[in-house]
Amino acid sequence: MARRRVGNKRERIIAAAARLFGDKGYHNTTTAEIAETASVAAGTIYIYFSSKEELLVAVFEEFLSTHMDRLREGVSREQGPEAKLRRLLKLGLELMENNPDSARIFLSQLRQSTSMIKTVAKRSSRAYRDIIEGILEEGLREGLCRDMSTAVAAGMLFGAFQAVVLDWVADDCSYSLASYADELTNFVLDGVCCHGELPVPPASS
Amino acid sequence: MARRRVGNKRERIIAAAARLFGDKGYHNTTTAEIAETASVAAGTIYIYFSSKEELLVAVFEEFLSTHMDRLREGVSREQGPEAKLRRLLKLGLELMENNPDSARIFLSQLRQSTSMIKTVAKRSSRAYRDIIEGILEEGLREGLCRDMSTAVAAGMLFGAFQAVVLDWVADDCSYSLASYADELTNFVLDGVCCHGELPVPPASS
Amino acid sequence: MARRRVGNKRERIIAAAARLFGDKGYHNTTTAEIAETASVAAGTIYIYFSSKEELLVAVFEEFLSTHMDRLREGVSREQGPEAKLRRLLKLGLELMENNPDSARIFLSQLRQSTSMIKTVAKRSSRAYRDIIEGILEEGLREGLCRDMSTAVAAGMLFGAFQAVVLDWVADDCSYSLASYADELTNFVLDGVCCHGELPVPPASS
Amino acid sequence: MARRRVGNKRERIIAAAARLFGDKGYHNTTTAEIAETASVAAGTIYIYFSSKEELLVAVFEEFLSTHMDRLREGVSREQGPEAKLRRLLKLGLELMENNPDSARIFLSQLRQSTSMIKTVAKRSSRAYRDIIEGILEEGLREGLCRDMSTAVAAGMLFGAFQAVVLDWVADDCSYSLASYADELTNFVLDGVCCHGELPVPPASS
DNA sequence: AATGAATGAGTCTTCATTCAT
DNA sequence: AATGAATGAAGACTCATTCAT
Repeated sequence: MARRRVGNKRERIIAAAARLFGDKGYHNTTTAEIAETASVAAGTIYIYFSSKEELLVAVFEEFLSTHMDRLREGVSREQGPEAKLRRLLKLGLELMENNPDSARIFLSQLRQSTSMIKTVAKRSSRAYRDIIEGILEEGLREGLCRDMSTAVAAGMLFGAFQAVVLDWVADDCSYSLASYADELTNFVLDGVCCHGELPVPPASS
Repeated sequence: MARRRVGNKRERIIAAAARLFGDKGYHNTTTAEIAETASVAAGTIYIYFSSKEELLVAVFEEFLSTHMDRLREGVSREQGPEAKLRRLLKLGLELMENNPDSARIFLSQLRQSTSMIKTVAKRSSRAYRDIIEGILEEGLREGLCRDMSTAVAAGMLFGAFQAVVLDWVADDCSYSLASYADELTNFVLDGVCCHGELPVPPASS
Repeated sequence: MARRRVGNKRERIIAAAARLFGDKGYHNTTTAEIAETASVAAGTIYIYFSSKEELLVAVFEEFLSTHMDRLREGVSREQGPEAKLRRLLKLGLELMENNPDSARIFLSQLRQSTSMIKTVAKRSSRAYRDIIEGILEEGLREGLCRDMSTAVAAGMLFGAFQAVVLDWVADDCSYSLASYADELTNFVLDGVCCHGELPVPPASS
Repeated sequence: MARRRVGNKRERIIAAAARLFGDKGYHNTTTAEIAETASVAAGTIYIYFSSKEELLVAVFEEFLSTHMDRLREGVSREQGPEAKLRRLLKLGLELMENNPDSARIFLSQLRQSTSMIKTVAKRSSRAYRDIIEGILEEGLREGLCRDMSTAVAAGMLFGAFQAVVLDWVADDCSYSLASYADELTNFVLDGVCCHGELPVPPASS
């Protein structure tokens, strides 16, 4: 009863493109397929997006904005840098697990061209890393982190995060990604914390 | 004096493809361009490679095998897990810095399609990670590493490594990548070492 | 104060189409552009015209009818074939100069397809030539013209007229077209008059 | 036995395009049709021409160069400006009659866009008019022509020529164009000659 | 082995036209 | 009458791949 109603066409197109780009890759997806999957005419895509590439960007921005909002909100509810980092990684993995197509786009499609790496991919990675950096700086101020460049550390931490997700994608998303949250957290906590003072991670779920 | 003669055509094609794939991306490079850059006829490519995609794979295998040989050799010359890890990361960054095109292919072009992620990208990442894992296991045996899944840790460590390289690529390779070796090493050493026993990293160059 | 209100939509569409067709050519003008220029909705065009091509015809008919009325009126005010011809050419060039877009349509857009040449272009050229022919026949009756086919002569005279206008268009309408009136008149008068009796053209402005 | 042999593909494409452009107009002809008519693959067109528009230009240049060579040669064989002009017009009409498609392209397709009018159409018209102007200047030197701007006169003369051809095209090329040669010649001779000295045109065929 | 002209399937994109509101 | 979102057929152009020489 809902379907095919109102001006949800833009959303339908984005959803269809997300599914197909994630599944088959940007270049192996035709605009005709996207239109069909979205149940719109081929030309309709071009009412909402000026080109196929702009659609890819839109697909990702869509994912990123809701994704980031949730991450920030989740993090802000925690007290202290460690709990925040723990929450961030857990939440990040959960969001990826619930949006495998977006995850795939995030990890590969956005790197099609050098120009895209320099713009969209860079921006999205920056969003993620800004959150991380904020936490690390807090840890630094509180004496919980060892002395380091928070920017570089955030980058590497984010790299570890991506590696976990890419492995999962390369394995057909066949296992539960969230179960790696603890392992990931421990790894990165150890990589950034002051030793000795390192708080024993509570055996959280 | 040698160039352009003899049957080095296969190598010339691979070199041309490496440069172009790295520069403009796999999909934005035509076989005609590759042929021209390699100074061979368009059809000649198909004498040595059955398809454009197979050429991409070959380009990468070429890079990977020489790359890995050097890494293994460099690592084997070091004594003890920490020194080995330190050497591995330093050498890895150096190799990337000297082959920016291959680095780009490594980080993005190999992820064009899910199938490629599952085969080539996975295999190449495995090669890297096997080396890392070997080192971590040695550290575990010697009691230098904390208890952990060496496989997962190797993956995350490799992720951090990739993040550093991707940042560099996204910044037009405009700075010296190797200068990040120490920062990276410290990060990953802390992430895998037993605390307290953590050897102070010598202020190596 | 009137603009944009009432049912002058048809006129607005014709005016917009005239400007755009003349400027960019029929095929390079989209109905969407016409609608926007005319400040009407895309669909509104099809309330007044059944197709884009019919709109082109309408644009031209509009121009032609007012154009021809003025020509006929101007000519009728003159006495004698020579004065009439002189007036016709002068007035014709003036009208073209004041409607460069229509001039362009007249000279090129109407010749898009053979069918259009056979219908609209032919009809418009006939209108012009009928006036000329009438004058020539008058000259013939009065013994001022040499013996000839007035139809053919009218056609050629009209051709010379078009050539002058086309040159002007090809030169970006960068000079005053009307200044060529005398030269044109002399040429065609000489081409149709009896020699010897040829009245010396007064050095009219 | 000849067909489909050697590298006559470029010529076949030009011939096919000439026929189709002349027949249905540039915009109503698809590259697929051209390819089929020329018995080549769709992509082959783009080996020889970088775009459909460049093909149109090539079609016309082809026509123009052979056309002009013949005109010049024919004219140069005649003695005296009047005989030359007579020959030029007669030959010009004959060439048009034998290449009705090129004639159509000449008169209409080349005027599709303002830019084309300014480049190709202008150039082709210049070629024709240069020949005419040369003759008129000779007549001027010999005192056979009345005082006038040879450039403008040549333009108008050429306009009269075009008008005759356009009429013929608008009438489906249903009559013999060459039969109008005398009428045209008389018209233009009268338009440019000194009166009194005007040589009586021999009742040539 | 090598060439490079030729192929033709495949794709993005445009745009005249329609129609539910 | 008017709107403008939606349609979908159509078309120029690309390019991986083949094959006769």
